[in-house]
Amino acid sequence: MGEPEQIRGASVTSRALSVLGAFEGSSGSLTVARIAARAKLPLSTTYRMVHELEEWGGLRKGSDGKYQVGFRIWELGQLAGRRLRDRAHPFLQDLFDLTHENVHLAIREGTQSLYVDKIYSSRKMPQVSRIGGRLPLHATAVGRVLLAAQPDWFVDAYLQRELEAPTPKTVTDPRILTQLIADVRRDGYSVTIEQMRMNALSVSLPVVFNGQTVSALGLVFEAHRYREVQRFMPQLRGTVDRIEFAMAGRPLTIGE
Amino acid sequence: MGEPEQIRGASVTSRALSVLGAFEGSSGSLTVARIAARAKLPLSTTYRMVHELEEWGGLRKGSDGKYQVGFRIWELGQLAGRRLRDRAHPFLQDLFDLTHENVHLAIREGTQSLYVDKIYSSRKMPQVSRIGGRLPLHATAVGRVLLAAQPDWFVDAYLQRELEAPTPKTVTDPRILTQLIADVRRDGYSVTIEQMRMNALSVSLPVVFNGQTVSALGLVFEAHRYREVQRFMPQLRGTVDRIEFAMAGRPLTIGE
DNA sequence: AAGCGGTTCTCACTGAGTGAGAACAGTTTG
DNA sequence: CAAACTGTTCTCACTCAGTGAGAACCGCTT
Repeated sequence: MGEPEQIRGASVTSRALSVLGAFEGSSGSLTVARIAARAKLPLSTTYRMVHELEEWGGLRKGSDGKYQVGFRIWELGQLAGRRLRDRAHPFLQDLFDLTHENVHLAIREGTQSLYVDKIYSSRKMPQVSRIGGRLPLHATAVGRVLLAAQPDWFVDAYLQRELEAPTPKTVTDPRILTQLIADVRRDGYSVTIEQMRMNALSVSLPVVFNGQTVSALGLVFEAHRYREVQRFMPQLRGTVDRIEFAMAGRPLTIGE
Repeated sequence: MGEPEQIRGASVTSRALSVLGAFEGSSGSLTVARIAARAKLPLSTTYRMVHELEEWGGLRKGSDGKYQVGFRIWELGQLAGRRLRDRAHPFLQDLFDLTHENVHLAIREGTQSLYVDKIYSSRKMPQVSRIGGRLPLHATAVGRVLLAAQPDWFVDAYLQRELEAPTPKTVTDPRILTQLIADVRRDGYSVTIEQMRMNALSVSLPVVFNGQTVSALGLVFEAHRYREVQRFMPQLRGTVDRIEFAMAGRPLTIGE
């Protein structure tokens, strides 16, 4: 006779994780009440969870009383995918030194590309991607490279969904995209123009490890400079080679 | 009559967090058994926790069957202290462009400095600090700047503890360090030579926001180039000014 | 074939987690 | 200045989710 319209999977752990999940997407600080609303948990439960997480260092209470993600989570996060990030980073920086264009490194997570590293300085074009941010696979060069590395059934399934069009020029027609993906597979690189943001162009190459595309290296600059793509190709190629070589080397990590 | 020699604070949440905590310090991958040992939890409990965390995306099962921290934690971590990192980063990159020396940004967490950002390329000296890594406050320039920003009672308490000496030249005498901290407060910057690693020198300035030292900007290069410190000072100063100005600006974050 | 280190799963028991609700605090409103 | 909000903190009796010993299982090494 009650209304058990609550959430199903209600393990304690999942509740605690929901509290953390409440911060995803919502940049910055949240009040306990807002966390409760987002996590779809009762207020008192949320309150308890939040405190336990705070004590551990997973959340931090700001001066305004709102909560933020704490540095312990950040530190822990640094351990994720460390091999790729540590090995690749110095070469991304070298590439930036050479080109002074925005450099990206992204992996595929589900149906999105996740930007795991990025080099940029202050005098640059407005940013769409963010370290730790996600973008759709069909509308960026890195995304297309990552998509092209997936088996056909995955690509087809992806293209069958409703595809967002961040700019008027974004290609969303599955037939055309299928062809473009085939081109990427043939050429070994991808170039997209004004697919994610007007006046932006991106080039990308796959980083291959053990025969698998593990990530995509990308460069972004102004669309009107499209002639320069060729100029950058050897440098991109060289950077990928270095990263691949570094990845193959013995693990740096000692102990455990 | 039993032996309740188990761990005290045994809330479910704390157990789940212990599982995550097991990865701290232990770089890379762990088996379930090892996680259990590190977290001091029974095997079956650990097993359950690990699976729940895996399902959520907090842990990831590697091809070797071992577990690693997952990208969801990493993404979440990107939200921690984002304001400082986002605002400061472009200027750190500018500083690196100018100097091509290792650039650091650190905050204080407890009795250690936590490196929240770092710019370096492939042709550089061996690294001691790591993004997400911690170092003691008394043995680096950034550390001393952060320590100098604390009230006397904190400094005294810190210096009273047993201080590690990573190199033979590391100063650990509380009396001398007290004087050095006083110097930092007077001068507004800190220079340390071979305190953390032989042949390494570091310079650091505080980044002040709302009258509080929120972090320390640092430059590291070879000890024998100590004459160049003066050369870099204006550039460091300028970078700090820019960061402070950017921090003061309106929040970029929209919504929630 | 016996031993080892690891994983996966079951199940009866029980204490840790639950969440409605009350008290409290700060701020906006007429 | 009282009333209405919005949010936080805390209590407590009930009960259901979490527990962990232990067994089965797996894939190696010797």
